[in-house]
Amino acid sequence: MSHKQQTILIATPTEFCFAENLAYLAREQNEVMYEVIDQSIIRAIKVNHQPILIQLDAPNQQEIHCTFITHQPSEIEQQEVIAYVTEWFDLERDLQPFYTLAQHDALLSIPYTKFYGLRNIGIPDFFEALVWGILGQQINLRFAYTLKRRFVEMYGECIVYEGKKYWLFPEPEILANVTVEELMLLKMTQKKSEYILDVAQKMVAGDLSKEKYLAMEDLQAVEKSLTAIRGIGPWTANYLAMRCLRIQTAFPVADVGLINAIKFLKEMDQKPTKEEILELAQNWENWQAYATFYLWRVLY
DNA sequence: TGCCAGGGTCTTT
DNA sequence: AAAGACCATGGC
Repeated sequence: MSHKQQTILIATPTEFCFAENLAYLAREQNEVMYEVIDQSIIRAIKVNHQPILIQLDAPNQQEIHCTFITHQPSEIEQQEVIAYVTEWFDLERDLQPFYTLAQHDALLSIPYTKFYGLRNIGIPDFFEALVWGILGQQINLRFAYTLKRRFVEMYGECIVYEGKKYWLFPEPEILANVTVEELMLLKMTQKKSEYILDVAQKMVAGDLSKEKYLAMEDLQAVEKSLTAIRGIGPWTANYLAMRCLRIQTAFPVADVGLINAIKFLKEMDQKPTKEEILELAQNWENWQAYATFYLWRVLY
């Protein structure tokens, strides 16, 4: 690139700490969708159907600086990137009410202090969220990241920059032509391979889309519709609602991470039951998704 | 080293 | 409706 790289500013809300979000993104070495380098995040995204590379940092901690590494964006493309980053970091949400309840909550007061300014970092891409959700079922998170890496490196495209590869998540169209046997070579179970391919085919057919679910009445409707799909149970439906659809009442009650975080914070000898968790969650009305995200962060 | 992992489906009582 | 078997690989 001979031209000067262009940087735009993205406004951030009051309850925001760039370093805290960076720490979350840096917590997994094996993450394939972005790199955390020198207090910045570099990732590829698709803008106007074209892969570009962006770098996010916050030199003055006031707003996010977004640098276009490989591409001089048009005005419209800049707006698209701002919209993407805003959604990714959930920048439009006012966390004041959540923090008001979290401050005095038996479980949330510690993570509130520890992770102040952390946003529920989302998975804007619906197919990515679906695959990640299915992939992560019942296996340890480290292995899930390994499977995601294999999946993305096998079926995705990438931009190479300074010797590193920056990946875009594979499109469902690509997976629609893949066989169960091929997916199983990545060491996914046969069931998961089937689920992922089914979901890809449904998306290609137009039966399954983010827009469809964003337009739905409430969490209950989303949950009912999603769990009708083979491979998606209550946990995955709520995970998707929380990380992709941004439904704030989404709550994967039976989540092992949530259970273990509560057990740890309350110094319990045994895992809390579903009833105990629902009891605790009564104080999290309308903020179950953020409560879950902050509790996860306690352990990982 | 054996238990368990950011569950879900299918079968059996 | 509720409980149990099974998936199946790898982290720790």
